[in-house]
Amino acid sequence: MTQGRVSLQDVATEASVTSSVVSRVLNGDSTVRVRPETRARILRAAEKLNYRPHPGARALASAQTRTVTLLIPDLTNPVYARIARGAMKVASREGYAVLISEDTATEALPYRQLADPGRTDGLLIASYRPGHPLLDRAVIGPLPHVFVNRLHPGSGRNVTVDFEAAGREALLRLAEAGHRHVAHIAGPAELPNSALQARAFAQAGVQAGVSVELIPTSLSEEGGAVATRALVEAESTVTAIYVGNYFQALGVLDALERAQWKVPDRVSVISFDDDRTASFLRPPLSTIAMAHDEQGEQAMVALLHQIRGGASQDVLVPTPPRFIDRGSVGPPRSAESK
Amino acid sequence: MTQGRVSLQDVATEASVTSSVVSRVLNGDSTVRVRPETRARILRAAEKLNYRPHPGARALASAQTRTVTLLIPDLTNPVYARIARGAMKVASREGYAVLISEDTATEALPYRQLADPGRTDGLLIASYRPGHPLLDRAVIGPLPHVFVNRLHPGSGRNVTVDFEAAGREALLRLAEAGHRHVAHIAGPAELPNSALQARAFAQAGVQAGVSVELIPTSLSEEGGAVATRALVEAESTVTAIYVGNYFQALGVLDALERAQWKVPDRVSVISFDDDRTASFLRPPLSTIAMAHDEQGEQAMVALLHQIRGGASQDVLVPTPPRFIDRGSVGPPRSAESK
DNA sequence: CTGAAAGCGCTTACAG
DNA sequence: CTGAAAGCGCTTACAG
Repeated sequence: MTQGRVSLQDVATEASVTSSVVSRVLNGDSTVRVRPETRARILRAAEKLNYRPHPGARALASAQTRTVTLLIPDLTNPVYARIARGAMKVASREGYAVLISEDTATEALPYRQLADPGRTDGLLIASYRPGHPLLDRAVIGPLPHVFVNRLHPGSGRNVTVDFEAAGREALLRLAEAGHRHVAHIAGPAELPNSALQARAFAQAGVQAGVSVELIPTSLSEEGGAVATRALVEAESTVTAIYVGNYFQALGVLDALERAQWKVPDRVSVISFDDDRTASFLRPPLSTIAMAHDEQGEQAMVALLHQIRGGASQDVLVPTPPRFIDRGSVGPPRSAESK
Repeated sequence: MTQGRVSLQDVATEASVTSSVVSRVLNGDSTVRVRPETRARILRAAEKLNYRPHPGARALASAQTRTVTLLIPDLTNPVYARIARGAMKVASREGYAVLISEDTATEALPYRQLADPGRTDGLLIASYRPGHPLLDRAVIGPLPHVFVNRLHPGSGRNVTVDFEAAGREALLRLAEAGHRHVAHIAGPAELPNSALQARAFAQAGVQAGVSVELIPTSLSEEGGAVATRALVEAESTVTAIYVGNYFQALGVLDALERAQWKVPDRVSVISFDDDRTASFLRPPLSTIAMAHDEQGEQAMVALLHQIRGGASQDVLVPTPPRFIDRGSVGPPRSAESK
C-alpha cells in the first residue's frame, strides 16, 4: 500500500507526465490540450493511487479554500437546523466543505478568526442582529457573505422566506373562517422579520375588513404566555390569534388552556413556522409552514455566486408559505363578542 | 491599511527579527530563548499588523489542520444538535475549527473526502450504525476518531451517556409509584443503545419484582404509535410504559389519547430524553433527561486527546440521568387489572 | 540558543 | 500547446 500522502507528483510519475498536466487535467482546465489516452492514463493513475489533493496546499497556491462558514445562533432551534441542512446540501454538491459555528458555543474562537480569509471563502450568517459583532464591516472585510433568515436591511445580501406573504396568508385564513377581530402576538418590533410580518398581517386586515391588535413580545414560550395572559385578563374580544413563532405558540396554547379558553371554540390559533411536534400538541396546531430548507439552499447558492465573482442581491425564497390545517382554526364563536 | 494578507515575514520585518523567531514565539515554543523586550516587540507587531496565520500554510508545513469534523445523522433532531453544540464549544475553546456534515445532506462530498487527512485532524462520528460506510477502516484509516451517542461496540472509542442507568432510573421511578407490570417500547434490538437500555430496564424489573414487557419498534412517532396500538388492542394489563425516545413518545401519547387510555390514570408514561416541548404536551410528559451537551463536550475532549497522541478509550458521561416529573407518571389504577 | 534554508503540495503565469 | 519553475506562507530539523 501507499504509505503517507499521495501527491500530485506521484500521480504524474505513475502516468508518465508532468505534475502541471495532471493538475490541469484533474481540475478540468479546458485550455489544456492532451490526447484522450493521456488523459485516461492520468485519471487511471489518480484513481489507482487514490489521489486526494491537499486542501491546504491548494488554498495556499490558489487563494481559494473551497470552504464556507455557517454562523448559526442556535442549532437546537429546528428552523436553523433546517437552514443549515439546506446550506450543507448545496455546499456538498458543489464540492465545498462547511465550517460551522454556533453563537452560544463560540468562546475562544472569535469571529475575526472564523472570518479569516485563508480559512474560508465566504460566510453564511444566520445570526445577524442589530449590534452583532459581525455587523462590523472591519471583521468581515471584503469576504463574500450572505445574511439568511434574519434580515440585515440595506445590506443587499439578504436571503429570506417571504415574511410578508406569511402574514397575509395567516390573515386570509382567519378572515376566511369568519374572524373579524384578531390579535397578532408578534416578535419585537426591532426585528425586521417580525416587523415585516406584522405589517403585512395588519395591512391585509385593513383590506379584508378585519380589525387587528398587535402585541409585540419576545420570541419565546414565555413571551407567548405573557402576551396571552394579557389578552385574557383584558377579557379581549378577539376571536383568533396569529402567533409570530413556534416557541411563542407553545406558550400561547399553554396559557389559553390555563385560562380555559378553548381552542378553537373560544379562540382560534395559528402559528408562523411549522414543527415536527405541531400535530402532537393539544389541540394540534395549525401553522404557516415556511421553506427553511430551501432558504438555506438559496442562501448557499447566493454565497457561492458571490464567491465566484457574481454580484450580491437580496433573494426571496419563491416557495409560498403553506397553511397546514390541524384544526386549531375554526369559526369565531358567534355570540357574546361583547 | 495593510493590503492583502499579512504574513509571518511582515511581522518579522516590523519587529526586526527573523520569521523563525516570530513563528516560535507566536506558537509558544518553549525552547526559544528571547529577551522579554524582543518578545513584547513581536507580540506588538503581530497585534499592530493584525497578523493571522494562514491555516493552509500551517497545515502544509506541520501536517496539522487544527480542524475537526463532525458527522451528524440528523441536525433537526435536538439530541444531535445538543451534541454538536457541546462538541463545538470545546473545539472552539481549544482553538479548533469545526467542519460539519449531515448524513442527509451529504451528496457529492463523500466520506472519504471528509475524512481526508490534510483536511481534518479527527472525526467525531455521531452517525455510526452497523453497515455504515464509515465503519470501513479503509476510509477512516489512521485518522483519530470517536463515536458519540451511537455505540460502536468493541471500538474502544465510544463516548455515550449512561443508557443503562437511564433504564434503571426509569424502572425505579415506575416501581416507586407502585407499578408491578410495565411495558418498554424500545428501539430496534440491533441498536446497542436501545439494547443496553432495554436490558437494564428489564434487569432492574427483575430485582424490583416488576414484570416487564419489551416491545422493540422503530425510533419514530409511527413506531411509538404502532407499538401502543398493539398494547391497546391486546387489552394489555400494563399500568405504565417506558418509551425509548422522544419521537416515539409523541406517537405513544397520541395513540393513547385516541384509544382513550388516560395518562396517568389508565397508564403512566415516561420517556427517555427530555425535549423543550415536553412540558407543552398534554399531558405534560415526564422524562429521563440526558446530558447530551456534556456528551458532545466529552466526545470532543476524547477526540482532541487522541489527536494529541493520547490513547483512545470508552467514556461514559458521568452526569446521571435526571428524572423530570411533569405528572405523566402516577400510581397504577388499583382495580380492574384483569 | 538562533538563523538560514529546505520543504510541505499545490497552481499558474511564463518562457519556450 | 506544454513543461520548468516560481511562489503561496508556514514549520522545523539542521548547521553554525
